[in-house]
Formats: sequence, C-alpha cells, structure tokens
Amino acid sequence: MIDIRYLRSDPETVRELMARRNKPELIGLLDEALGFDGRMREITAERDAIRQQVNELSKQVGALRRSGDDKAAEGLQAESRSLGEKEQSLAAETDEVTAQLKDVLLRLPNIPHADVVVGSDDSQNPIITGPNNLPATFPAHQRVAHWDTATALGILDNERAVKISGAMFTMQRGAGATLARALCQYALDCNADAFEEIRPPSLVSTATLTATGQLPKFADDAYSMSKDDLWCIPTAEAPLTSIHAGEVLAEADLPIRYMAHSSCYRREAGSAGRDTRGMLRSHEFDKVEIFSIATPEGAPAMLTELTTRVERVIANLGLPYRIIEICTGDMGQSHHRSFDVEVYAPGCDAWLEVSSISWFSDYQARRGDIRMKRTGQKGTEFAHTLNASALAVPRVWAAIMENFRQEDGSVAIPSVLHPYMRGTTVIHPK
RNA sequence: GGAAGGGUGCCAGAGUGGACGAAUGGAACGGUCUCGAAAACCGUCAGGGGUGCAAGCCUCUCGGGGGUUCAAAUCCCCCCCCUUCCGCCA
Repeated sequence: MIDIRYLRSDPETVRELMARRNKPELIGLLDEALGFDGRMREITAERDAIRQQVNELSKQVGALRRSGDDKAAEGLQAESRSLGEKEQSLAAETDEVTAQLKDVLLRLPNIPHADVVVGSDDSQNPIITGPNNLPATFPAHQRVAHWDTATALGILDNERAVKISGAMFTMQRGAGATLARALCQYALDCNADAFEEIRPPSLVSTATLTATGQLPKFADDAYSMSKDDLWCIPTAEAPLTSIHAGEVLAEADLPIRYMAHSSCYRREAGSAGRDTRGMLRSHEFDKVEIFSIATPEGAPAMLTELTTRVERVIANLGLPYRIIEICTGDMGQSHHRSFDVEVYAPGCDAWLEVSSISWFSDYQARRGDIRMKRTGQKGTEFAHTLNASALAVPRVWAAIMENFRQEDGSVAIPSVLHPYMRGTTVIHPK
C-alpha cells in the first residue's frame, strides 16, 4: 500500500510519479483514495467528539450511581444513549468508507522511485550491464533448443509430466534432476555467508499473499485451496516477507537477510500458450530467493548488494548475461525500483529473464505491518523490503543445455556445480 | 477430528462491570552515588488514528470480529491461535 498521508500531503508529486507507470486509470484511483480519505477524516473527527461526550457522561453516571442519585443518573444515561445512536450511524458509514478506501489502496501499485527510467513498456528497459560472457558467434551445435537436447539426453520427460499433471508441467530425470537440485544448492551456498536459510511453508494464508501484493488483484494467477483458505506460493518471497508480519523490529537488528529454496506455483492464467515448450514457463518450478528487510536509508545499498549477489551466481556459471533496469511502464505492482538479470539462450535465440531484483520501499511492509523502531526514539515506522531470485532453476537449466552443448550432443556442466553432481561433469546420452 | 485449559504491555503476572491503557515484579534506558563496578535510590518506559506550528488535546486498542450496557480487559456469541490428553498419521 502507498502511504495515504504522503498522498494527502503532496498529491501532485504522487500523481506525477504514478503517471510514469503509463496507466491512466491510476490517476483516477488516486483521486478516489483522496476522496475516501477526506470523508474518513470528517467522520472520524465527528465520531471522536461524540465518544468523548459518551465517555464523559458515563463517568458522571458512575459517580452519581455511587452517590445514590439514581434519578440524575438516568437522565444522563438517556442523553448518552441518544448520542450512542448517533455514533452508530456514523460507525456504519466508517465501515463503508474504510472498506472502500482499503480496496482502492490495495489495488494501487507502488509509487516508482524518482530515478526509475521512464518508459511505456518492456521495449524501453535500458541495459545496465552487459552483455557479458557473450561470444561473437555460436557454433551450430549450440543452436539447438534445450527441449530437443534434454529430451534426447533422457533428462527431460515433459511428455510424462503432462500425463501426470497436465499441460505446462515439467519433469527432469537422472542427471537433469540432479542438475536442478545442484543449481539450488549452489545458489544457497553462494549466499550462506550472510543469509539465514529458511524452509518456509509452501501453502500460505490470504493475509500472507496480500502482504506481498499478489492479492487481491492477481488472485487468478495463484493456485488456491478454498476449503482451507490457503494458497500455493508463487514465490518464496511471500512467506519470507510475512515472517515478520505484525512485528516491530529494532533498528539495530536490520538489515535482516533470509534465503529460501522453494517450489513456486503459478497458474500462468494470462500467458497460456506462450513459451509452452521446454522449461521456459511452467506451473511449478524451483527457485532460490534472497530476501531482506532494511531501513529506508539502508535499502538502496541492499538493492545493490542483492544485484551483485545475483550477478555473481550467474557469472560464475559462465552463462552470457546482461542486467536491465525495469522502466516505469513495465514495473510490477509492488515494485519501487527493480532490475532483471537475463541470460542468453542460443538455442532459443532469446534473452531469458532468470532473476528479478526488487525494492518494494514500504509498500509490502505497510500491507504486512512490518515496522521498525529507531534506537532511542519513540514511535515506529515501516521498514523496507527487498528481494531477488538468486536463481530460478528452469531457465538457467535451459540456458546450460543450450550454451554448453557440445558437438557430440552432450552437455558440459559448469565447474562450480561439479561438487553437487555426484561425479557427473558431462551429461552424455544414455 | 474429540475433550479440557489458556491468550493482558519487552517478559512474568494481577485484574471478573465504573476512578483501568491497565497493579506489582523483572528487563531495558537515563540519572544520583562510586576511582570504577555491583547494590541502593530517583526517573523514563506500548502502539494506531485524528487534530494542532508546537506543547498538547481527543479517540481507539487487553488474540480477532460482533453483541449487551450510560459504561466492557471483565458479561454473551462467533472465529483464530497456544498448551495438555485422546484419535489419526509421514
């Protein structure tokens, strides 16, 4: 959620920044929010004044009852009762306006950081770094799609995955399955110096998925179990963010750094039929997430740290990559500023998004009620949350199949993964 | 899934209709004392919202939501969570 007080105090700036998202309807939502907020404050002032009178009268009633003056007490009670009725009608309106305001605020995206490159869509995302590790040309044996290579090697069996679960599910086997797990293990080990490993629940409550911003707006993208009010996590970001939901963290304890490997579940409701071959898009995939809660002033440095860490993992794998900044028109709902790491896959001839590094400012913290208390100061403020995919398995797996395919059709495993491969350094056909 | 007992501030814990946003103890923080420390003593010590330049004032919050009442931590209803026992179970 955006800060309604910021919007109230500087609506022009918020409108201007929000307009950069290139979604005209957002300005209308901002105005709606301002309208509800204004009405809300009117009612609140009125209600508080009535309550004050009721509280005062009640005290007097108590005193009169004790002194035995029941008659006078009854008079005041009647007065208080009528005030109570008036308050009740205001309470009803409060509920209504609160719900409306909350609904608008939950649907409004985050305000972009002032430095985010302004653009209308993904075609205007600037390249920040790279391309790195990119050869001038690729030999023909690397221009083979990973699904062909992997299926021929017997390490990808999507046909049976579809039999088991339906379209857009994948299944790795043998060295392919080991490779998927090796990637996770490697990504975790790369960040274990500073990040606490978490094994979070994969099924989470509505509140948890609302905190990160997936709900209510993107309910169709997530798998749900309505019987139990549970949702399959689309990313470990959701449970990691809610670890400290409703808590007040000490400034001295920040930044907090967590990492988690999890399966991720996505209905891909809006993208059926796109990238359905191979490993590029599926309903279930594995990912290692790195996550941080930071102070507002510490957040930019953390964004840099996360980016550096993600880059290191990809660079060490020897894959061609580049880092792009996400422009205002392409940024996700909760994002304040974000970068993507893309890996080049010569077989598909495409840059694949393998990581998104995001700073959410206090947007998620406000939704999840994650606050911090400054040392020696009264009161609290919302913390900042950030996260990044340290490694999304399927696309990196696919990129390895394509970049390290050898002339004989085998695939060489990047050396940093060898310790996790039970001795397999090259995957040969069976 | 069944039964019983619980949920109060940073922690422990009192409070069963009115003077309670909440006793008391501990922790923490500031101070006095001390060469320094300990002890002792004094003080501070919840969060949200509204309003105000500010000091402040008002309001809400005792797991969450509703209800009864002039008045609810306290009474009633629903839900959530925790503990123990039983059942089931990787």
